[in-house]
Amino acid sequence: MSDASIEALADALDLQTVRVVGRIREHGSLTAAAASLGFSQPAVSQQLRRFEQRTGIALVERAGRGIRLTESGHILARHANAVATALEAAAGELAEIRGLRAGRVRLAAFPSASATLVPKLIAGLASRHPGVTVTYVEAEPPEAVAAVRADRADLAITFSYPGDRDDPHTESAKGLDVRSIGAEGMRLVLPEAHPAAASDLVDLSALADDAWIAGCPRCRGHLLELTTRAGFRPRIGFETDNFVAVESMVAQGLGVALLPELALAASPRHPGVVTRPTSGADVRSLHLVTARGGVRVPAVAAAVAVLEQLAPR
Amino acid sequence: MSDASIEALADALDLQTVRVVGRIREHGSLTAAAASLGFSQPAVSQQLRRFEQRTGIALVERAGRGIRLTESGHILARHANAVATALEAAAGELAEIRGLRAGRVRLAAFPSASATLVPKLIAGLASRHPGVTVTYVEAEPPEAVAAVRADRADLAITFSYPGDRDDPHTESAKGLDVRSIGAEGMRLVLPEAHPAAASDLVDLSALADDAWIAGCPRCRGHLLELTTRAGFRPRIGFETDNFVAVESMVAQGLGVALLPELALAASPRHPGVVTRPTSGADVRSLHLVTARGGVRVPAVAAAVAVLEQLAPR
DNA sequence: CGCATGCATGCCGTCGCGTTATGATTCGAC
DNA sequence: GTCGAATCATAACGCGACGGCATGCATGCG
Repeated sequence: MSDASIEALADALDLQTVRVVGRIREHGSLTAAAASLGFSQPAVSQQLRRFEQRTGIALVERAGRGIRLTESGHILARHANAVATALEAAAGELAEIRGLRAGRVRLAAFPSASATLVPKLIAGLASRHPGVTVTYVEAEPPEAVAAVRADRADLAITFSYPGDRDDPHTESAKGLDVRSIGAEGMRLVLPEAHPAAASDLVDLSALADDAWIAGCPRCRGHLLELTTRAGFRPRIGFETDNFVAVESMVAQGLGVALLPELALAASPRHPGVVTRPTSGADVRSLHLVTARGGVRVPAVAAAVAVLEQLAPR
Repeated sequence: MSDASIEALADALDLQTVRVVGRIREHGSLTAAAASLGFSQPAVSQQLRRFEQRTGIALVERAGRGIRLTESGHILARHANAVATALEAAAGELAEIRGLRAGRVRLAAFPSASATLVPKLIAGLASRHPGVTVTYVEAEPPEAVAAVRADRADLAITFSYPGDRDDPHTESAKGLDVRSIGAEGMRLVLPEAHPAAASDLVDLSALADDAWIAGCPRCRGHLLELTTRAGFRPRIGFETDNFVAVESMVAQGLGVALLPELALAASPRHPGVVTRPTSGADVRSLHLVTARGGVRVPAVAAAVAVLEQLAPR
């Protein structure tokens, strides 16, 4: 009963009334309080009347030609500070986030972006919005998308290639926002002595008999896709996610490989190794994945903006 | 600029949104939050949309078929507790006052009420509403009214007599609320040996040649009023506010006096003294004076109620 | 005894904020 | 794979809160 009474009262309490009473205590008069709030005098008068009408609690009483707070009025005015303080604290934090003086971006990106896109993003974001913090985890596209879905990340940088069964555009990112930020070319990695290295543009079919060094499962899928289109099935000698290791193997003559530009850009060329574009100008496309509506978070939007500027092509 | 931004945001913050976000954090879903607030689901949905629309701050984002809080949403939810707590504290105190489990009455009353009406009021109020505290100052009617006017008292008990120039009904209590709570008879105080003491009802004119003992200025005014009407001008031998002293003087044969019932009720009769009603059935009336609208304060209203029950006649 | 001050009241237009009904996704289950 | 349940978004609508303006009334002052 007492509880219900308090709850009903708390529901009937509105910020306007609290503010008005606070100002009345400060200024002593209803008219001055109205002016300080930017309202007309009748507005404040009616506000108090409505409050009394629906709660049965009088906050002011006439005193000569002015007014003064009742006991209840004084109590509410005393609490007005606490409410206003709590509210302004919240407003302050929100304003910082909106103004990008604070905020957080949890980023997930595929490994070959770690040494190229990601550092540039973090640096660019830090210079534009020093208050924004970035956390980063390396994750292959499927895991990165899963991280966004599970609210373990705010933004995922992913890639896909034409014909990809796990293309982020389609099924696996359902319910998420995906935007493309360009594409990166695929490069063949050959020993410099390899016959195909003689030409500037290499047709895949020229490498039908070579041994291949494959990367992550999806990269390997891409390779199979392209070679199938070129009319052969590649003989896969080794598999590794480590791009530097791939180059070493190629230099040792253990095989050839197909790597994306970003992966190659992460480190200087290994001696004895050259890269060539494919004759098909094959690319893989880059995407940003967020929760639906995720770009409405200012820090995320800022990161997206930087990335769109950074994107290849 | 940052300040203005925060202030604008604080103005845009409304309790509904804060409550809604708090509930969403508790319940995890918009529908559950709506139910726990007793609202329909679209109401909550629109509340959030309106907030985002006018502030540009998104609080929730879609996640699968449900939603989850954004960074800003989490921040607001975290502050929701502080706001709700401050508000409930205020509501709690107000509820206590409204329910008369707390409250205060600052009482001012004329001296002869101190020994009669006031103790009964305090006792009655204490038994009905133990949480209400009463403070009391003795003050003659003009001072008591001034105390109410200056917000040094919430309630004044005053008296007036017909023809009183300072009658609280009229000029001196302008702008205050006055309500009559009855009247008390005036009693002549005579030595038991006085010839007039032989009859049950005494005509004032029978005392035209006696010496009189006068009380406070207004009591003296009343006496002059009545004797003038009776056709004589009283010879005033002594003046004192002390009612017990008056009786002693009367007993010593120093004169006669006219005292109100309340003053006489405060103490047992002095030996050798008798009281008699006047033939004119003269009375003085009792009043309660509050600030305009003062009875809307629950504790004051309770005191008034007790006093109206206690009033003579 | 006017005049300025301060609050209350009446009237009115707008819009915030609920409602119900309905649509669009998404997830799980058979 | 498809159907059904769950969840949120949107549309259409009504009411009342909440402003403003004009005006009246009481009070205090010169």
